[in-house]
Amino acid sequence: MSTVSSSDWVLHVDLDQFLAAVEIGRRPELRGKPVIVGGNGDPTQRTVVATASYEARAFGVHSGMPMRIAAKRCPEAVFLPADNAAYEEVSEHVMARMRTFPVVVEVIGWDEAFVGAHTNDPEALAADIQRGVAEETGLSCSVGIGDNKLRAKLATGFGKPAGIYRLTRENWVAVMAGRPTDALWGIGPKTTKKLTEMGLHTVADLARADPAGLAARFGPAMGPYYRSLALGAGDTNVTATPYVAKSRSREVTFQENLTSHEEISAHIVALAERVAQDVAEEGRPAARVAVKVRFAPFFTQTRSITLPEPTSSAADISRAALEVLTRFEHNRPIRLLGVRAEFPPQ
DNA sequence: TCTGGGGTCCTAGGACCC
DNA sequence: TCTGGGGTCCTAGGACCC
Repeated sequence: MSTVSSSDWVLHVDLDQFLAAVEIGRRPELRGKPVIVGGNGDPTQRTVVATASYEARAFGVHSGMPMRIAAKRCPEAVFLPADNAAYEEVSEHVMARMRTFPVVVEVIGWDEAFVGAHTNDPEALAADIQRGVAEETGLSCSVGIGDNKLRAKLATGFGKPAGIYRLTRENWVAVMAGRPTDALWGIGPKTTKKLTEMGLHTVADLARADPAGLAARFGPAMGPYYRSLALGAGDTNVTATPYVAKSRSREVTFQENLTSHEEISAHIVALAERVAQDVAEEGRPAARVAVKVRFAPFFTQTRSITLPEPTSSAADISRAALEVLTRFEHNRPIRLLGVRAEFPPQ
């Protein structure tokens, strides 16, 4: 089997309420209850919801919501700390099971993959994958079937939970034309607002828009790209080629803001050393070091430097991070610090 | 209501070089 | 004096996604 497939079909497989489902899988007494996973499990912490079970979603709780708000909306929920090692292990089992089918699997997250397949019956394949994943892990997943990645990805949303949905050029207009532009994968709240200001509200509006006008507003690449999304255009290549990181980073939000220079420097060094460890494990030296500072109340800046030469040395990366740190104006309490190392292009 | 952590890609201005 | 054009690198920020 080839590792790249320009396939008849692109499937998008997405595990339902993944983190919550893993927790329920090992604590069956949680089944049917509102479960909220995120942070260290303390709902008063400065953090956000990673995954809410469908029962918790019924209270208006969703991923990315500040944990304190989630706790207000659903105080009776079971709050659990994120156990990344456990999710990674389950994810690997899911992906391995999918690779037992005659398909190409492109992993795009813990709980998501594109599957490229040559088949006359994509619905049957989708159902086989759902069955295989359930047998392997006890988890349910939804499967989108498309003629490219964009349509497959969007189709999954219409199949959730535990369903199968097909979205292709045949039904694209019927299904998508009247929906708001933020239904598209790659158009978020900011772009939606700008499009609305241009009088473009729906996918159909965007599909009919003038590419030159969009380029003037959003740039030469993004403007025309948004229109192509509205037309349903997307990549058809599914690849099993292993992911190669372009950068590695570590960051931390403090439960109480930092003001002391000694503490700030010490955290930067600790973060830089963790990043250096990640860089060393990649086996490639870093070419650039960036520092991120989020000041109170919520104002973020980044500064970065190109290293004299690529390095994996913790001492070099720490020194560079401390040097970059001096380029911030330190006049406000700090709620987050981060250090990122970038690998050279190619 | 008060906002994680880990990533990717695009934009745009200025520096610098030929 | 008043002002080329193109290309690449560096840097900061914006937006989005999982």
